Amino acid sequence: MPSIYDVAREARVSIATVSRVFRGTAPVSAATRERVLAAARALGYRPNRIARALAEGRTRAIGVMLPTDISNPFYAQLAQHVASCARTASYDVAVGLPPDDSVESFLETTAALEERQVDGLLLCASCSRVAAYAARRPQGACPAVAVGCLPTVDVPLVSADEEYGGYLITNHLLALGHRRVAFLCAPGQPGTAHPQGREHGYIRAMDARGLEPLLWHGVGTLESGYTRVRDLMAEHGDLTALVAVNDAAALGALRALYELKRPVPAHVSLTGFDNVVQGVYSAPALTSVDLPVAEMAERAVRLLLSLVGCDGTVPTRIIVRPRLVVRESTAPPRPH
Amino acid sequence: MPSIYDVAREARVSIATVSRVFRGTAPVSAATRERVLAAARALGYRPNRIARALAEGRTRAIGVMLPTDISNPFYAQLAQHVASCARTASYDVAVGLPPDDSVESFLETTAALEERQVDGLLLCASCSRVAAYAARRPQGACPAVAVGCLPTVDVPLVSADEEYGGYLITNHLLALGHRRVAFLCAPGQPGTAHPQGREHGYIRAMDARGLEPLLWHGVGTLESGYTRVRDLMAEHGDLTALVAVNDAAALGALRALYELKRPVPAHVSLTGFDNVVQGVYSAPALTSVDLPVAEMAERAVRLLLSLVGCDGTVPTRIIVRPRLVVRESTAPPRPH
DNA sequence: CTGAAAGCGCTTACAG
DNA sequence: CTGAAAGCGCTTACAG
Repeated sequence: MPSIYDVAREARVSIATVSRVFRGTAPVSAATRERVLAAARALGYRPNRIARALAEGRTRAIGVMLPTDISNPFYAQLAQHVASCARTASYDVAVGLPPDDSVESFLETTAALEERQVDGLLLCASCSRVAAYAARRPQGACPAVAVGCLPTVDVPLVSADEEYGGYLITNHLLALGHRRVAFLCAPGQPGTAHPQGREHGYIRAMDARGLEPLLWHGVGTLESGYTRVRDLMAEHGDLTALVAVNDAAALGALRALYELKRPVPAHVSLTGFDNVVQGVYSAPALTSVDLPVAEMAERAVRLLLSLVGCDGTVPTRIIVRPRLVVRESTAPPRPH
Repeated sequence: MPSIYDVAREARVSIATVSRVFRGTAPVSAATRERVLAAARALGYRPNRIARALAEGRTRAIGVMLPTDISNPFYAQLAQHVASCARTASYDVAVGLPPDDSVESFLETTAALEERQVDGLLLCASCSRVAAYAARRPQGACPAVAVGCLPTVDVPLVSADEEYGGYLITNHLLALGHRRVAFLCAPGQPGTAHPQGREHGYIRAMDARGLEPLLWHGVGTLESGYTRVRDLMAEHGDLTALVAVNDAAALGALRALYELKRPVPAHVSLTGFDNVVQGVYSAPALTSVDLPVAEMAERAVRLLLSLVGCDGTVPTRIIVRPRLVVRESTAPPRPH
């Protein structure tokens, strides 16, 4: 690989001039500019970004922590939008993919990103992970913004109003006439001290009508939705509606109800959360809650880049509103 | 952020010694080692990997190009396994996420990874992208290994025998008694000069029984599976089985057949490809072809790392065998 | 507009 | 086992 010295020799200029041409900012005469570019082309020169980063004291890259399982379409879309927003701002993105689900792996992967001197960090992760990160964050670390987690951590963040989403979709079921409605949880949700999760919206909607909430544990995956709903229906066969914590769990629940011969929505209504594309093509299509992923990605990148450089890290909190999407999986309860 | 100089001053040793301690290879006396570590801990020092990379002439990171839509569980799993294999070998992974689907974005993103001086590149991409990369690859570029594409490119690669998979699953349908079987394609597949894709396995199986192949265009997504199968059944209502190019398309097709009141598998048999988890929980669960993703990831990382450093880039080709997974979406054709 | 020098934070020989 | 010097490939003031 040719270096800046090779180009300088070939074009008969100093390395400072070659540098000026490739940075594009400092003034260079048209003639030398041409000469340098020609030399670079002939040699196949490409600036070494790592050397540039060392000299400049910044990398022009932001780190993006993603969950281990990136097949979750919410995070997949988030990553995609983040990548394009960053590119628009002339930043590279360095993706961090924890090798497994443990908090330690998460922290190690963020550390690896920081050792590579990213200018900022976007944390697409659960609030427990973000909290663990915040707790061990060394002073002088690059700015970080959490995206998509509950706003329970003292870190700049952009999140959706999950509680409101949970309220919206539960209320949709209650308005249809359902009274025996269970909530299928994801881990860490019930019992958290901060009433901002999806399940708290469910609880608020139930409480408002004087109904008894029923929280049923799960982990928010296809498999968990399937096995947990089999158990749930065995114990509470009189339920007429299920609010799943996300679309994956709802899709697993859909399969369980199919096997149990409890047609959706004729016998049981079912809702998801996240408005994932798989829920559009399931049979029946899922009623869900849409999170404005593109907007969240864009605002997160903007916020992070505004924090880069300026130390005044005011803990900004941006909360966006989710939206109910009614499809085929919900209907009035059948008369008994 | 403290630098190696700060630690050296604090521990009253030379920077060379601090460097030795943190590299862990060169001999250092236990006493100075302790002193250096204590100083580093006190200051919160973390080695600057970017400076190290510049000095060493290598980054100890491999770049991994992923498709724009990483929600495809095949690539998601691949990425996950690659990340853990790389970490086991003490390599970081730098993920490249093209901001959109164009070949230009793909090439720009690989270039960005190369400018950041990754030691090797894993290309999880279609063979047309890999071919475009190979065509413009400068001499002296880091070694690259393609994974998961058709073995039609002159690049070291690890791929599945897709033709065999297509043959396997088509033959499964033919053995059940089906005779009017269509193949739902993904772009770039029909008409390629290299008969190694899934659709060629289908063609071979059909030919072997003297049956007329029917290739139907599509793009291999949920949406395309849905809309294209509506069109297909309108024109060829007598089909008794459909071979989809992948599980996503099959899931879209499943929804279309549901709307058309053509129950699967009672009226029409349907197969997927990739053995994605969504196909396990669909109703009916999909008969599919399983690709050994973990093995592919591991062999790809191994191959790439063996290529790093040694210039003898022999175009190695590793082809792994897929496996038929029979579930609920296939059955004998109903008697007419 | 252009060049010579110093420096970014490390590692690599080379001495001792 | 340890240190002083040079160098990795760039950029940043400083002169001219």
